[in-house]
Amino acid sequence: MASILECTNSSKSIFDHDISASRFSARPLYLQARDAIAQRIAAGDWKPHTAIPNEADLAREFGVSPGTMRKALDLAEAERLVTRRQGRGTFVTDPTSDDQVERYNCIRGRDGKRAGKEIEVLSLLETTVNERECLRLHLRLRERVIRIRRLRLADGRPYMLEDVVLPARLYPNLTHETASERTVVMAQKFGVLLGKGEERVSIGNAAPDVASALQVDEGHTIMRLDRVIYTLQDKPAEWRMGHCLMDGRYYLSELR
Amino acid sequence: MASILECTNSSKSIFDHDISASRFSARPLYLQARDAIAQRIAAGDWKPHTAIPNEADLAREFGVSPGTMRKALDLAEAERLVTRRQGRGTFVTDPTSDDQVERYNCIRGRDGKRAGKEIEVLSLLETTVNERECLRLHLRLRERVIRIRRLRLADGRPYMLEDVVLPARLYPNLTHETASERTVVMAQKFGVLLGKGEERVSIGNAAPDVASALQVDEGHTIMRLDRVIYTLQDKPAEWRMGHCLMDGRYYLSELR
DNA sequence: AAGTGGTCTAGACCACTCA
DNA sequence: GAGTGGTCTAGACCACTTG
Repeated sequence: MASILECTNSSKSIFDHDISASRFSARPLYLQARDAIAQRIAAGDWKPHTAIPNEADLAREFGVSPGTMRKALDLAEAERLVTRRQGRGTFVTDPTSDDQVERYNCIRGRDGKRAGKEIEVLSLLETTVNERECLRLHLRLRERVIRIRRLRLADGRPYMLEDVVLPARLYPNLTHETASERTVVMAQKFGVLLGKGEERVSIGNAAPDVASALQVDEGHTIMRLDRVIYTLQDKPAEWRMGHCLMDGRYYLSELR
Repeated sequence: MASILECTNSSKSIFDHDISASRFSARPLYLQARDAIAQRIAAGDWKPHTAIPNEADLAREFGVSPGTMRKALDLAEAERLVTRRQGRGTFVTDPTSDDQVERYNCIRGRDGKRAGKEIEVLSLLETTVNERECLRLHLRLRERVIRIRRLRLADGRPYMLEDVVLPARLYPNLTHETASERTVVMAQKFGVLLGKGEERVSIGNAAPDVASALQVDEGHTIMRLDRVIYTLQDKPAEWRMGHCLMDGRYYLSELR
């Protein structure tokens, strides 16, 4: 019997989706079920904001018990793939919704609110990886990357210069327009599901190009934000080096 | 039948521990069971590194089903109360062990390793809260706090001046010696179970007292680390303001 | 071989939402 | 009242560790 992982089409036959035949596989059923859910969301079979079938139906469709399906859904919710509400249903999380869009943005203004939303693309280039990118993004030599230099603005004023590097494989034919979107929006357009990230925050001084872009003197103290975001499958999906003016702003870190 | 929450003594009677009678309580059984586990660990009934009874025994003792007890243990593990290892058992996590002690310390050296461990207490004072402390620690007016000023050193050199504020109620009769321990060690000595934290990172300049403590010029650029750590019950347990030299160091933030 | 946690089943009833 | 997720039960078998 075919694994659910091979079936991203819209066939309704329960047989195509049944994963109970792979119960002798090494991977636990609840993880396979979670994978199947992720797959459908990534492929766009299930759109953001829409309800997915209820637990019992999904369990029947995938050929697992309700308890196992629940465990898969619990995991999917923890990974922000879905949102569940008692009495209402299970909904596909929209990563571009107001409460999710700033998921990886830790910069806050004096008022505690997140900093500005405007983004201006300065340059966009597809090329071959250099050594640093290779290390940071775990790519092979000669793989292609997309380099984006862009500016973030708050109230019309630039506060952060970003150098974004993306594996070209994940974002084929990226346009200038898409490059001006936030990371989560770009990812969603290409069916990339984002998971954990890691950011290294340090203090630095504005190099000439950074200073002119941010409209400050050369050598101005800035915060350097060196961030890598991984996909749900733990593959690097973005490396961003940010150069941020911190007057009146702070970086908010959640500790667990 | 008595709730488990009232029983922190070492009585072995299963009746004293049974929480099934509170199944009509608003609080779900698995949360009550988790609370009971936390209580015993905080009270020192179960010591770090020791094994606790297996799932089936705990389920019988608490009067719940194995599935419910498992859910409680899953939660306790996510909260770092216990560590479970297949085939071996469930063990009380030692918050002062090497891999846990630096849980809230995000400062890393050039090599990616955590910064130095030495701590030198400069001053220790019990007093009444001021306004800022009141806000940060959610305390009532006139509550008592302990203020600790201390220095962190790496390779014998100071790199961070810390102003730590603790609610005196949680840390009765804190000694100078205990004040030189890390947060997690202090908390463990007083049976305080720590949960989430939140840190605001900004850039600042060393005030005169900070500069002299860190052996740098006044006005030297530093990173300000404004951190609040909460207990597992979401009550503030510590407010720390750190003033940190960042030459060659960075702040590591995990994004989820 | 015995004991542990990890996975999985197949139900039950409750709390909540909405038409 | 019908449908949803949330909680809870009472087992089964498997994978892993240790004596």
